[in-house]
Amino acid sequence: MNSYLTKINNFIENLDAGTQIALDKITERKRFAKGEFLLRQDEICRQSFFIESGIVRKFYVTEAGKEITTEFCFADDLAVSFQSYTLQTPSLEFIQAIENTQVIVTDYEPFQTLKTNFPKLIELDLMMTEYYAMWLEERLQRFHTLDATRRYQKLATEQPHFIRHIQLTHIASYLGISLETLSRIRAKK
Amino acid sequence: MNSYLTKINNFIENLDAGTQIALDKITERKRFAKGEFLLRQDEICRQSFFIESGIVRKFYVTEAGKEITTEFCFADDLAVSFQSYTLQTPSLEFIQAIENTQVIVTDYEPFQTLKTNFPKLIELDLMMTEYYAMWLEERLQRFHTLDATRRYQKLATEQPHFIRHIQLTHIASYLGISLETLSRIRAKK
DNA sequence: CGTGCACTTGATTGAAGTCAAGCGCTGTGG
DNA sequence: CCACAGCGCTTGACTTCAATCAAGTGCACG
Repeated sequence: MNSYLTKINNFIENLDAGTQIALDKITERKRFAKGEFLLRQDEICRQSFFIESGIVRKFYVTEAGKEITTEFCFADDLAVSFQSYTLQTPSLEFIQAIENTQVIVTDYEPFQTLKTNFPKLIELDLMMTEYYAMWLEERLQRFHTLDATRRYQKLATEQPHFIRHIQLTHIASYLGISLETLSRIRAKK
Repeated sequence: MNSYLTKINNFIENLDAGTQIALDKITERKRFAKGEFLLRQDEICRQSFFIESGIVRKFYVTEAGKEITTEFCFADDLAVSFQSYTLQTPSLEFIQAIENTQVIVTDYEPFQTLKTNFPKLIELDLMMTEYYAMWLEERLQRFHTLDATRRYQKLATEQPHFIRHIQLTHIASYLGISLETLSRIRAKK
C-alpha cells in the first residue's frame, strides 16, 4: 500500500506541462508558526495543505471538551479536513501546526474548475482519496482488534518519528488511550 | 453526508446514454445463496458487487482465528474488498452473503478501460470513494470516542434494520465487543 | 426427540480510566 | 540570579468497563 504513494508521486511528476502550469497558478506557499491554526472548527475547509516541512495535527473536541487527535501530517502529506473539504460544509476538525510548518496551499474552487479542463487531475484526486481510504481502513482495523499496548507498539515500530517529534499527550489522544496509561505502557519493558 | 449518496445516484441516472450502454455491457446479474462467498481471503477482488437485494457481510480473520466483521452491505450498497480491489492484491477480507442476495457484478479490468473512454466514470469512482472514506471516518470516530454501550445505541437508533436482520454474533463483531457484553447491553433498559 | 445454534446469565479476571500527587524542566519576572 | 509558575510527564491508589470462562435456556430442524 505504501507503494501507492510512490505511484501517486510519479503520476504528479509525469503530468503534462499544461496541467502542471495550470496547477502552479492556483497554489501558493505559506508558513504557519508552531501553534497556529490552518483551519478551525465550524469553518469550511476551502483549501488543501500540502506539507513541505513541519508537522500539523488534526483534532476535534468532544462534547465533554476533550481533544481527540485524528491524524498527524508530516512532510509530503496532504492535510485537509476531509469531510469538510469534500462536502464544503463546516469542519468538525481543527488543523493546527505543532511545529513551524511550510505548506503549499491549493484553493478548493479553482481546483474543481481545473479538473473539468484537465481530467488528469480527477484521476489524481481519485488516487489520493483511495490512499486516504486505505489509510483509514488500516487505522480502523487497529482500533477494532488491538489493545492499547499493541496499538502503541505498532506505532512505535512503524512510525518511530511520531514518538520522537510529537508530545505524548497528543500521541495518547491519537491512539485513543489516556496519557497515564500510555506512560505506563512505555515504562514497562 | 447522506445527501452525498443522493448526489451519486443522481449522477448515475444522469449519465449520458453512451456511458450507460457501455456500462451495461460489462455488468451481469448474479445470485448468491445465504452462506455463499462472493470473495475469499487471498483472492484478488476483481469485481465490484452492487447489491440489489439481500445482505452481505465483509470480515477478516485474526491470527487468533477470530472473525472480525468490517461492514454489512444492504440493497443499493456497493460491496468490494477496497484495498484488494484498488491495488489488485490478495484480499484480507471475505465477502459472504448472509441472506439470499442478488447483485450486479462489474469486472475490474473492463471498468478501468472504460474509464479512459468515459471520463464521467472516473468522477463516479471518485465520488463513491469519497463516500466510502467519509463512512470510514465516521466509523473510526465512534471507535475512538464511544464505549461499547454507546456504540451499540448509535447503531440501534441509526440503523435499526441492522439489528432486525443480522444475528447478534455478527453485530457484536462489527461493534468490536464480545457477544456476552452485547447481550448484557441489550438486557439492561 | 435429540443435536446444534443463537443467545443469556453468572462469576471472575484483567485492562484501562480517573483522581491525585509529585517530579523535573524551562522560561520569565522580580 | 534566584524563585516560582506552568507544562509535560510519571507514579500510585482505586474504580469501572468489558473480556473470558462456564453453564444454561429455548428454538429450529432433521
